[in-house]
Amino acid sequence: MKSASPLLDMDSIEAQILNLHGFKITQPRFAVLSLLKGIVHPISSQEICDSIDNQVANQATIYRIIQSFLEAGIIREVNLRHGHIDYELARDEDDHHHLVCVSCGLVENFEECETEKIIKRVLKQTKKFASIHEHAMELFGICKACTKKNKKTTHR
Amino acid sequence: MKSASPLLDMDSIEAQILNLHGFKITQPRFAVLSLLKGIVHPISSQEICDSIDNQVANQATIYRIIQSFLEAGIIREVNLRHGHIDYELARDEDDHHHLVCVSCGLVENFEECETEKIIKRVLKQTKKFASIHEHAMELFGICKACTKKNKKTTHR
DNA sequence: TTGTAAATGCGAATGATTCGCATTTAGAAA
DNA sequence: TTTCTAAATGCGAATCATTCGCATTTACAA
Repeated sequence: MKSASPLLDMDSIEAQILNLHGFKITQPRFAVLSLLKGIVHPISSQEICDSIDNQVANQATIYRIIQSFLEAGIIREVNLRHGHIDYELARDEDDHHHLVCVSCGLVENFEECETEKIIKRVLKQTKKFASIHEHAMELFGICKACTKKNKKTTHR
Repeated sequence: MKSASPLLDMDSIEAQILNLHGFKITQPRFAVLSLLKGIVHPISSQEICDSIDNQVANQATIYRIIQSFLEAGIIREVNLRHGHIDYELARDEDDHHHLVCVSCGLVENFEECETEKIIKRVLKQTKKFASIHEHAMELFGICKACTKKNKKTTHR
């Protein structure tokens, strides 16, 4: 599914984010942000390329944008153990993590606050680190659908 | 640093792991396991290739081995936000996680048990998942060395 | 409206990863 | 020990994602 060329609404979230980080508001950047704003789970750079029409943004440009967004902290890398890196918007107001089915790849989000305690303790113990600003947490298991499926197939 | 061709000691940890998973004991597999056994922090597939002499294992073979070890659960993917996927031995007896400096890439391990509580709570809440067997946790911050370095350079 | 640094598009280059197939080999069976 | 065979490997070519260089376009400050 290719996203249609978005009109560059200067009051949109996308434009606000770009302004905030000192980026010029261009169609390619707008398209990448718009796409990431709409997804529920992280996606790969290839999925980003496939989802954005070449008329809207060239692939090389998309890769450059991903790189610069990463450095600016607008997006972050996520590891769902799918064999590649996925990306998601780094909304700093939320503290969500991922629950991944190692059998079918299903992803579910969950909220988590407990980690504050862990971070404090780790900071107390470490001799090399001064501060911690971000954390990632992924849980890997089997979803109910796959559990049911495997029961039928266990007699191999 | 290329690892010397290891003699295939049938009583070694490497051989035990291979036997356990029904893999034939070959020099390439032995070399990959031996390398991963010796590292403190996760490394990329390219680092694995660079560290193993071509006489000991061909690159294509190394990639095939990484793939099969992943599927067997002998190794796991780790995301240190270095732009690529790293790998480490999946010793199931340990529960270690990674503390990463986003400025210089320094990695430190830390032990963690608190997560059991979190997992129980998440399992209670989820409607889609039946079980959780593994978890990953990475903390991202700034190491003391970089903090000191940045203080000197902040006046740009 | 204009000027300019920044951003983009394009095509080529690169480099990691995969594939097909011929050859070798680990380990089971005789 | 020797034999046999599926499994594993090596090699070179092919593929595919990602990057690069450079000419052109464009956002936006003045």
